[in-house]
Amino acid sequence: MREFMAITKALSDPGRVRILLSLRRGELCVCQITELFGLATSTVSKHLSILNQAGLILSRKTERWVYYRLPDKSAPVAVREALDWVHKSLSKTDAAATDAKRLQKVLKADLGEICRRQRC
Amino acid sequence: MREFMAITKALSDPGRVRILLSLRRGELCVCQITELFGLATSTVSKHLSILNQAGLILSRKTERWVYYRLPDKSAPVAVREALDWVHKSLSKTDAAATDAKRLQKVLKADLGEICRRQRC
DNA sequence: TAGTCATTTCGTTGTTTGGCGAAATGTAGA
DNA sequence: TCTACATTTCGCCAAACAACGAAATGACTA
Repeated sequence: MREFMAITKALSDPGRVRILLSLRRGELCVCQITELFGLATSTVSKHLSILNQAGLILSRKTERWVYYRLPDKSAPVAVREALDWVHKSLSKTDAAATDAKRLQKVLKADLGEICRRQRC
Repeated sequence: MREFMAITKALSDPGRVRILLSLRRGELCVCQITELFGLATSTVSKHLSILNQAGLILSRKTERWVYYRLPDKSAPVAVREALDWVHKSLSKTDAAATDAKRLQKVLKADLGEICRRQRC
């Protein structure tokens, strides 16, 4: 029950759900997600922390950046089903399409450049 | 997206999730749910309203009572999958077992008696 | 070892939410 | 119509939460 509520609470914020959808294309670092949604770095970091604690995303550290990604098939059943449900329900919505478009731009930009722009 | 967030927000409260689990045995009136969880009638009513607006439960009015139930197969896909996910994830938990036990007692009691006890 | 820089943590602020009791609603029966 | 009564709505309070900027962390590099 605790685990399950961690997942539903994580999914109860639209920003976090949109992060999950964006990670479908592959891992992203905090910088890129911040750029994608126009939020403060600290806000994004907290969202990622909540998603991570619920088991909905995993992280990996390389050089200066922390990359977040969706878990693979080995994730707990509740997590896997939650992610399937999210993607099946929302992958074809306008919000997802808009985010995907902006994500393309973010991915084309240089990481260093993004961070300079954010002064982070 | 709006619909989906209504569902996730509805599922983000443990009380509401427990209500969903309890309705698996069949429809219940507000009185019975109030008795089951020991909350104020107004609180339960609000929870039911939130679940109802998300499409996760349906209602039916008979005599003095309003009965709430889970929707059938004709519910929207997002709703059906959400309910499946909830039940699959939680039906075997301690919380569900405890609630089921108390639900049995509530179902055995007379409706009028329950309401008298609550002075509602 | 000191500096740089992406990320996290902390402290604050305004908003949302869950809980309650009281009042309003609406329906069935006298 | 008047009463009884289950449910809903309203108004309030306290706790939880999202957002931000500033300060702390921690890792790599010079």
